Amino acid sequence: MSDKSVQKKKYIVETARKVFATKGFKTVTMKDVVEACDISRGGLYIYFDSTESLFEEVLKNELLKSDTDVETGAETAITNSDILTLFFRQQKKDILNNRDSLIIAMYEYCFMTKTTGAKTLMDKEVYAASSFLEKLLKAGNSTGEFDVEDPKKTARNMVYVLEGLKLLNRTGDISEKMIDDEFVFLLQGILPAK
Amino acid sequence: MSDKSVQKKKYIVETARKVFATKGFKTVTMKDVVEACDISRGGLYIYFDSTESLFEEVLKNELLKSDTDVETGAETAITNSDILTLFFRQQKKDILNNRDSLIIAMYEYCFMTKTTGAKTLMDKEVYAASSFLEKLLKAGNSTGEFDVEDPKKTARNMVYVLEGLKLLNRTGDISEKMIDDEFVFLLQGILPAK
Amino acid sequence: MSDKSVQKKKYIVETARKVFATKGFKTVTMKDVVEACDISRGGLYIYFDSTESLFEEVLKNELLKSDTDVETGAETAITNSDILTLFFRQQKKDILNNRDSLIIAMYEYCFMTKTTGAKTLMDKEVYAASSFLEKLLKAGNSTGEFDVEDPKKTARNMVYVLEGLKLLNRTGDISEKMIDDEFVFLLQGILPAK
Amino acid sequence: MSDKSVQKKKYIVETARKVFATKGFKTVTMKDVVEACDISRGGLYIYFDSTESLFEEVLKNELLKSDTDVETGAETAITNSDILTLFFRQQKKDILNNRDSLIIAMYEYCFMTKTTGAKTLMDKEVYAASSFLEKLLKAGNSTGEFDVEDPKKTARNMVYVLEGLKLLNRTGDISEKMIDDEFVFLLQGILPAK
DNA sequence: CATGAATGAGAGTTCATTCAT
DNA sequence: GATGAATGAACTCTCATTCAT
Repeated sequence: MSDKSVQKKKYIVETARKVFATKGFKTVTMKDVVEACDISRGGLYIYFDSTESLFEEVLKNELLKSDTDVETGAETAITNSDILTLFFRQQKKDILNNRDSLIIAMYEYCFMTKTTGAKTLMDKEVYAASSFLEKLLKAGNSTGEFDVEDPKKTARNMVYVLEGLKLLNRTGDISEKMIDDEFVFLLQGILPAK
Repeated sequence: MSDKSVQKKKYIVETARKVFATKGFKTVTMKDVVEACDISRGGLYIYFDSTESLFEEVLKNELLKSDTDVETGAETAITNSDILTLFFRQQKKDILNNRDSLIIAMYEYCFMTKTTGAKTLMDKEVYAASSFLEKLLKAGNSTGEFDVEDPKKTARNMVYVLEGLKLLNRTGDISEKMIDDEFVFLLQGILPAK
Repeated sequence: MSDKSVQKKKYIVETARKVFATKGFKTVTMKDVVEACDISRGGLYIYFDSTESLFEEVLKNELLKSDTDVETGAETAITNSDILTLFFRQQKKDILNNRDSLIIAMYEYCFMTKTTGAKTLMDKEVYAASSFLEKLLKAGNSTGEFDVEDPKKTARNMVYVLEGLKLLNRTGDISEKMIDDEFVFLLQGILPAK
Repeated sequence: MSDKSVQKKKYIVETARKVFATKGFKTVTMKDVVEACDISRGGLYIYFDSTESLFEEVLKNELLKSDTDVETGAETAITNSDILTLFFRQQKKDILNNRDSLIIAMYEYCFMTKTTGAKTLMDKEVYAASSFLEKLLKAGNSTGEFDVEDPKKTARNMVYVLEGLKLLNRTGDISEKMIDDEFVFLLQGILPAK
């Protein structure tokens, strides 16, 4: 693929991302993408032959970005407690961010592709977050910052809570305060008793 | 509306329920419903003029049923701890039940109707569950079964966890064991320290 | 199917016949038929979901007609020789008739559907013509009109010739005289030597 | 045209031949050819600007080959009877050969191009075969091998039969035995009465 | 009320053809 | 010459919705 093609593909993926963020997955048509990109009908098919394949590419891109985000964040923080706070703050942004988020599209995509490798995708994310938190909790345990009996299960619990909040913000009303309250609640559960 | 009409409407709603349970919300067409009900195209439009209005009716029906379920269950249990266990058991069924559940359809429906009153629906459910748990925890506190500092927040936390599990089972792999583990985790958090 | 539907289906089949006679089979699109019938895109799909199924219906109709033609002709002729002449005359019309004939469409259709039951169709026609001629030759033998050693093989031979002429008129130039000459040739082959 | 170009054109024609032999004429697209040849879309257009012009080139090539075939065969045979048998044997191969043959493509091409000079092509072939047979029959007459009253008409008749058989094998079921039988029938018609 | 034929808008998809590189 | 991305026309097919019966 020529350099120009690579650029164009990238342009399509980025433009499509906006479309998916706005409309979710299921109702996005190739026509929507064509119009958003202002290219010809046939032109899009050169690069992607369905919204599925296009969305998969969008997700790939997305994961790369988020990986980077995590790393960057982690480098500048100091204590485990700080890292956790940072993580929660990031999650809060994710939870509240409706306009720019692929979450709904991703949910819809996952609902559709029950059998295929799509599940793996969410699983991976969950696993990554869970592992990250587990390590953090363990590290915090050893520094005395936290007092967590079963870091693995606590991490899991946190992931469930985060996922629940994320969903509920798309299906109902979750205020910023509610998220803050919940994070405080989670923190209290892991801080050492005085 | 004549008696016959009422019957027919009921029949349509019940049949449509199966369709929504199978296909979710977004991809269900009026045609799907017409075929599942084996009625005429025009006939369906007499009762419902869109999948939205039809699904709303399906949901109304559903809520009535689930209310009844809870009451029934509650009557036969004894201690607050029993009730909670019962509640968790019921939730587990909901979480794992893929075939017969409207959850995906409901999520999809909620995703679509960001602005409208649809959100209220999920909010109501969440509020109901949250209140129920709160009362339960308080009651348990007073009997000494539980030792919960802030029943409201703990109830909220549980609701988030449940919602997270429900979602993750649709988008990824949640095993029965993982649910059990999590319930044990939640219980340990509210039992009085020895 | 209502009476009106039957009428409409019939109308479509008859109109489509003209289209196939003009354009052959392969290049006929559903759009062509829709335009020829002056009905809506979706309207055609109520009755036929592909040019294949439509053409099959056209052919069914056609066979009914041609059967009738043969009978009618046969009833008014007297000697076997007359019948044969009549048959040849009819065949000549078929061979030369380009505008109104489904032959090309049928060939194209058969070429495409090598495996399916389409072949049977041509086979049937060939078999029918062959049997008809065989009987005629035998009958002529017994009246002394003809002197044919092997009626079956002679009949077969005639069928091949007819098919060859039919084809060659579509792919090259076969003049009326060439057909007449050939028919004379065939007749000379079966008349008793003086 | 450079030497390289000539080679490439030849390569395209030969590759396209296979495509036409497989798919007939009408459904072959420029894209099919491009893919079969593994060249660029634009590259093909340098040499041919339509499937028509490409197919015409394929046919030209084909005729050269078949001419050669006939000559070669003729040189090694001895009696006129032998030559005829050889000719029939060759024709039988043509009739039965489905995979590697351009016959269907040629028919389709001729059907389409009713007006243009394409018909001449089939006419030429027919004329060639007819002349060839006529000469053969005359030669056989003079050696006493055959006893044919009107060689021209008999030759014509044979050509029609051959064409009929060729077609019927593509549209219906013609067994090898049926061809053999017919050839025996034709031979009996021209052998001198004992 | 109920039916189901009919319409027409719109999505998906494929290719012939062009053209900048 | 050669490439292959790009365009846009054309075709297939599906449904929401209407309406005469």
